[in-house]
Amino acid sequence: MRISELSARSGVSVATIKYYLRERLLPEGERTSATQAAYGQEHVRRLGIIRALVDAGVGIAGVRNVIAVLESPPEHPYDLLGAASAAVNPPGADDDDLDLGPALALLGRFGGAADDCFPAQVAAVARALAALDRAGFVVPEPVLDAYVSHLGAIAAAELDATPTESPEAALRYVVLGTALVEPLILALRRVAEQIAASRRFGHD
Amino acid sequence: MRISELSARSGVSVATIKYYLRERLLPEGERTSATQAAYGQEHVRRLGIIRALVDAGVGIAGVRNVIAVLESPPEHPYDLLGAASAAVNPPGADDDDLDLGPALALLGRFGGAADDCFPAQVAAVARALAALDRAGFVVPEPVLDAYVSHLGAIAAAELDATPTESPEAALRYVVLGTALVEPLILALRRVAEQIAASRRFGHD
DNA sequence: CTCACTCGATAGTGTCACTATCTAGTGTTG
DNA sequence: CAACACTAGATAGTGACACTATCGAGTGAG
Repeated sequence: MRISELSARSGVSVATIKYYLRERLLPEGERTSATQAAYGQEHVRRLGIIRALVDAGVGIAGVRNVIAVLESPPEHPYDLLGAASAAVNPPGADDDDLDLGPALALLGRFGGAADDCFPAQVAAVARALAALDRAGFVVPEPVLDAYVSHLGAIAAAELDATPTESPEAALRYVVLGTALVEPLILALRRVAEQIAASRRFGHD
Repeated sequence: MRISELSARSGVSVATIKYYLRERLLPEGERTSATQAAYGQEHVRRLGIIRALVDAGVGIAGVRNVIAVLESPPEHPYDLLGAASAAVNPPGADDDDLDLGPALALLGRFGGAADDCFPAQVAAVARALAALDRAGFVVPEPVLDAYVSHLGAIAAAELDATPTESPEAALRYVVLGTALVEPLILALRRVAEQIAASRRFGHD
């Protein structure tokens, strides 16, 4: 198909597609002449991924990272999550004066393997805790326990469902899941809170 | 204290504080003369909230909404979550062609009260599902079930810890929790996944 | 032939969260 | 009193980001 049809099918304007081509987020189509190229189904799918990631706030550079991981997967499955997380999660400019203590203490509740975590992920936890602290917000202990246990259970369920036999499927699952599933989780938590509140307080 | 001391204590530059004053995110200090005003501890705390929200990606307009809710709480506790969610969650410009069906089906798993949800929250779920769909990503059924049950449990734990006797404390908890706790939850999920992966696949 | 369409390049747009600068006035210190 | 750092308030500018508009030259289909 030509670029205008790709645009129609994906819902992305021609100008934006050209922009993504320029930024190397989208592979070039197969050239049929000096001023024409043919695009395929993979381009439609790729555009869906790009749009989803950009809409999720990942940013062009982050999308480029995700795509790089998708195109050249790391060898060991253990590196998948790290690569996915690093692709989506920029290192943060001012991590020099970040206190990792509270984060490590919290991660200890997961059961021992806290020091094995990728530093970027520990830093993300530390940043979140620091932001709460700056706002003067204290998360009660039982809530922290609930986070640890239930998020652990969620992670286990996700991992169970990850298609381990096919590396690229697993990769796709993990990388995209990191960026795309998170909004779903947040939205579901908000709804769950609202339903729980309505059960508890009633509504008129 | 004067503005420079407020700046030093909060870690926010004087220029940025003036910007927040202009944008009415920060109340004016008590005037002591034509070119001087005194700021108090509340300003330091407020700056912490603003910084945390902005860093969480809420944006100036969203922060203004949150502050408006904090300053004039809704009457019924049931409205708290809606106000908090609406404050943080902009309605979304292109919700006209949004299919709410899958979202409602998913929310049915929470146990009946799905139609009671605020439309904005249902729309958020629908948007997340649509983004996954556009990227060609299918979340397996058991994972969805895990999301529903465990996020329900998390919501219940959070609600248990909400100080219901004091309305403004509850409000503060819910509003700030919505914006500030979410990064923590996401970071913890990533770590949980990584730990689970390391347990399952080992690492060398 | 014509005309819509394409590529590739370049420059421009709108938004957002600041940031820099200026004027005029003020408290403080020597 | 003089010098000077500091202040409020206003206005304009910055840099990052994700596009978007336009142009010239070439191409395929009717």
